[in-house]
Amino acid sequence: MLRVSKITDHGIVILSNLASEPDGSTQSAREIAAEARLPLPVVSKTLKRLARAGILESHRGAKGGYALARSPAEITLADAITALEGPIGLMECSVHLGQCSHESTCTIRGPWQRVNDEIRASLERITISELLPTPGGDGELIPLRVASGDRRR
Amino acid sequence: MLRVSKITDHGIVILSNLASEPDGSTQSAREIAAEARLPLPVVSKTLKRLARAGILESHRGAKGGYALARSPAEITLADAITALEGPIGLMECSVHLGQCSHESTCTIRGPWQRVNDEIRASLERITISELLPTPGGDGELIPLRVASGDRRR
DNA sequence: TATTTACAGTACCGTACGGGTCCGATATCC
DNA sequence: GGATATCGGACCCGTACGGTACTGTAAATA
Repeated sequence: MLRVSKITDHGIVILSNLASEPDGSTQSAREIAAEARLPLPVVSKTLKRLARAGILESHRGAKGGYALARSPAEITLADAITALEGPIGLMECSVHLGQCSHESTCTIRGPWQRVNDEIRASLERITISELLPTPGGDGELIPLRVASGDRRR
Repeated sequence: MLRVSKITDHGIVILSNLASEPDGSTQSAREIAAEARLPLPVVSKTLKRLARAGILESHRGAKGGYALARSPAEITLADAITALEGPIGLMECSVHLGQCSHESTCTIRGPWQRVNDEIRASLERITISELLPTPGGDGELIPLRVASGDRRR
């Protein structure tokens, strides 16, 4: 169903929460998990990936934690998705060339690439700052999907 | 990585192959599998889903098989994806409302919905007829992903 | 009407990813 | 410098999906 993975929406929620904190403030994984109302291990894993990708800055030791590495307006949904689930590509050949033995005669790849580019553009157009509640509002951000009962269709 | 499922790219390849046949011609699952160079069981399952969704017409018994239910120009990528993997929705709440207990205070859903709509529009814009090889050309369509060695990252 | 062909549905199995735990590394504070 | 807090990485487990096999049903032909 062309869905982003769960870790991605967790990540988006976390980024939004961090973005609503005062500039440059650092929060521990525990605090972030509490705010997002998600299990600590899940949040922890998500934070690690975001830090590895350079979207978050991590500080170890006591009083350590995570903070946004740059302004929310400079973090796009595409950045977050790429960090959390790898390069955006609808099909294998959109990302890794040479996997398909018939690329030379394949007539599908071109049109797919077009779709892929449009999707990436859509995701690059939206930044974390656009996900924030209205300044002064107290709307807290909660994961979009429930943890269980993930029935489909 | 925001990827369509394997069954979807199989399906797209199959639809393209069928579309390059003379209008209304019927092919058996076995023939279709041979042309796409895919295992028969996989092709069979894919064909069943496409038929259930009304994209293909099926005919049972001897001389039976599958044929496009309408012109290739009237079958979009969105149709195929929806038939094969369910409604297009990047997140659970894009498809099923009421799954998330905090929808009322969620500020993320709006922007996500926008992205979702743009992606759907991209997928609705491209039809199977645009995937065909140039008329008279002999480029045969082969699945875009290899069956094995599906390594990632 | 018997036989053959081919689709329809159900059930099964293996793998890969999401989710979780544990231990090591590192920075702060006393 | 020792104790504590926190991140980083490796490993483990359960579930869900892709892939497969089997049985049932319908149509064509002789």
